[in-house]
Amino acid sequence: MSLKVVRGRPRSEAVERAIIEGVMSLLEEGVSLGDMSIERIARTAGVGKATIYRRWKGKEELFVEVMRVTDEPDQELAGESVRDDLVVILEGIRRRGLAKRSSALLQSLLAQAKSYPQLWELYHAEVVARRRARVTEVLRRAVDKGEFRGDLDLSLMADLFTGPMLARTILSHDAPLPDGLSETIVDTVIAGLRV
Amino acid sequence: MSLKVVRGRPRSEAVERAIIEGVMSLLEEGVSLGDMSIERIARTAGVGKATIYRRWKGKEELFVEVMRVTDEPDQELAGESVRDDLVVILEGIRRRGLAKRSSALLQSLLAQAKSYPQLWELYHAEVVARRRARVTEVLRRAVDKGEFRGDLDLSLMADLFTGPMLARTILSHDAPLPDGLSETIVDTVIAGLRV
Amino acid sequence: MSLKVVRGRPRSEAVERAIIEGVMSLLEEGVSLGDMSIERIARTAGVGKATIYRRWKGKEELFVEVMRVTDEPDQELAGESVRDDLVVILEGIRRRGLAKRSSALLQSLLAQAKSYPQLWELYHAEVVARRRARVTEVLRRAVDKGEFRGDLDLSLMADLFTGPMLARTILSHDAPLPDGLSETIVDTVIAGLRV
Amino acid sequence: MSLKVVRGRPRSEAVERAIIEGVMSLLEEGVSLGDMSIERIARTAGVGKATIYRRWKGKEELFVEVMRVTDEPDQELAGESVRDDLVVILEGIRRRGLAKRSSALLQSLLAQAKSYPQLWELYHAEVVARRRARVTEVLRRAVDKGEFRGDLDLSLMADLFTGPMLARTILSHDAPLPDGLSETIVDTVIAGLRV
DNA sequence: GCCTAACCGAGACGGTACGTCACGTCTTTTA
DNA sequence: TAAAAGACGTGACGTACCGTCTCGGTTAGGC
Repeated sequence: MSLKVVRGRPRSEAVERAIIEGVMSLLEEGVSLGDMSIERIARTAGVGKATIYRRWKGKEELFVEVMRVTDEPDQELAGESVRDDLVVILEGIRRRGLAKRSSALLQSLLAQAKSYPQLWELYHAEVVARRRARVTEVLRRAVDKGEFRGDLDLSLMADLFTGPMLARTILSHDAPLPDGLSETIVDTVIAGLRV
Repeated sequence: MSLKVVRGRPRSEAVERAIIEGVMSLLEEGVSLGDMSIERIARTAGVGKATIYRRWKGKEELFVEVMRVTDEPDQELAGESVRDDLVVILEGIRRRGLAKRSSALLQSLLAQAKSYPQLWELYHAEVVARRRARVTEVLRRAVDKGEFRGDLDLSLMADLFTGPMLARTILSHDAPLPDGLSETIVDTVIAGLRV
Repeated sequence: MSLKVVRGRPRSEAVERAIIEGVMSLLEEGVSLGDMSIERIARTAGVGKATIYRRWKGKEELFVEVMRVTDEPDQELAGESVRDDLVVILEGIRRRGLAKRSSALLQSLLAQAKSYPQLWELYHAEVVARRRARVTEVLRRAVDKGEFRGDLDLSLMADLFTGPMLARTILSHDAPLPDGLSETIVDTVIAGLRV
Repeated sequence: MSLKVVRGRPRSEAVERAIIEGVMSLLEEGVSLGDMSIERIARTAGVGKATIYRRWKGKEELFVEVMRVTDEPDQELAGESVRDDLVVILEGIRRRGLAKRSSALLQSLLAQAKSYPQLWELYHAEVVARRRARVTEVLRRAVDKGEFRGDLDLSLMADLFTGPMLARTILSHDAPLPDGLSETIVDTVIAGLRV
């Protein structure tokens, strides 16, 4: 049934891990994404350049992989209260921004990715799309139940919630996002959307 | 008493213009910011590399200058209606994103800047800050007049308006932002902020 | 009783031929020895690299093998006239240089080998030694019969004949070696050696 | 009068020397021409790769330059005796082969060049041509004076003298060329050419 | 009407990295 | 055990830019 037969020596998973961990350890040393050349990553991982290029087209693709590996999964939604679900989603964004997790790694990766381009886009093509789908789903429920106005584009409504949080995440280098932020945003915007 | 006298040959303004126009013409040829090396810019402008470095520290700084030169000024606010002022500001953001202006130049510069590194930051350090100040000023008026709730952080309130627009500007590559967008956002958020 | 049994899969002669013919066909396509990598030969022959390395230590050895296979055998010497035998031997050198044979293969192989490294040495370690032995044998006869002076080193005398022909073969890229060349050389040098 | 104006920073002669001396010192360390990469030469000379490529197209050209620099000039010919002039020329070839000079450098360079191809050709395109011209000139005198037969091609006659010496120089890795060699060759061949 | 300092173009310079290629070895499946 | 396939660490290829540094040659004041 399976046609694509594996031929030749298979790619080593150990090598794959070594590369990704090489990027991580450089990140932990404080090396910026811009200063991180393929050559240096290969040197750090004890790996040939070609071995990296065999797997990824370039730096960006590799970084996306690292983010994917490092990223925490979306949180489960309770599904009972629209308001609470939205807060959970926004908290997810905020947490990603803060990188509250033990390792300082994701923190620096995200911190740099936002002022680093294509990467940010490539990564968010996934994350943003997934998030938008989640928000949209919640909003659809609210509209269907008659809680929210039905005359607005769902995707725009989604941005009314996530946009402010993203703006703060991306544009503010300094201030840590305060704790009640998600609730405040959700409650305020909901007030404007309520029927 | 002792005046710092300018000695030696003064810097040529013509050269300065030539460099900036060199960048612009490369931009118009569709050269991406990433592919635009100092070396190439110098070649295009018929200028020595050192002449560029004498004026700017590197590519980024030069690009910021080009944006500054190219950018249109903020629009005057009427100051009568809070709602109308906010719409004007949001339209400004949208227009910048769309780069509706005649020249295709700003369009491509902005289009790429957002998928480009520190430039985006550097530039927005100015634009974002200026914009936030403008929005904050308008909001303060509304709060003072008792139109809006006074219990919220002004800066957060500002992001409630600009965040959605920014999210759409930055994250959506494809869809052109529709015409009534600013009004919809402003009206909806205002509804949630109204006392 | 106990027979030394060959264990495992025996080496395929077909594979051996495929490799050598791979080299030849690349040669016919005009690929230079320098541009002919083991990797490419393996690809052309439809063979794994290891299969080549199992048989030869490297490119050079393989090329020597190809030359050996391709080379024409030394011509039989009549043994009657010293002069005629020398002419036959020189003609052999000239023919090798010209590669007058039907196939264009040896031509290009030889043409390049001379402007190629160790191969030339390795190959000539055989060919040159064999040739020198042949010439020396003929000369010894002449000396013994009293036809030639006996005070010279036989190996030097050999070079008096073959040297000029080699010089022309190796150093002249352009001029085709004329037909009467061997006779002229032999007759002239003999005149100097005659008792 | 001089039209070609020097523009830009001129190439440093010091750098040029450093590169050539880098090659020489590697040679003295016993590094073979084949193992001598541009990268390594640049490292040794403390120079960027581009600086080498700016001056020479590749390894071969660089090596030719090194040979040229290292090579000793042709010896003056007395012009009185044809026999003596020929001996002087042949001695020149022999000396080059032996590299009798103090430094072991030319020795190893020549030793390797002969089993190294294009280089040998490139270099000898000059040396051989120059030498052939010198020999031919001497021979022409002999023919004109009626000392030598006039029915032979001058270039062939030249090879009758230089060919044997070259053959011994190139093909014998081992034996040092004996002292009286040039005289023996010249006297023997002259005997065959005498009218 | 010089003097002199800074500017200008050109391009050399030591580096670093690019992405590709081949080296010779190794590891896998299949025969 | 051989064979085809292809991954692996290594290291060189030749090119492009980096940011700095000379060059010869302008171009302004200040003297």
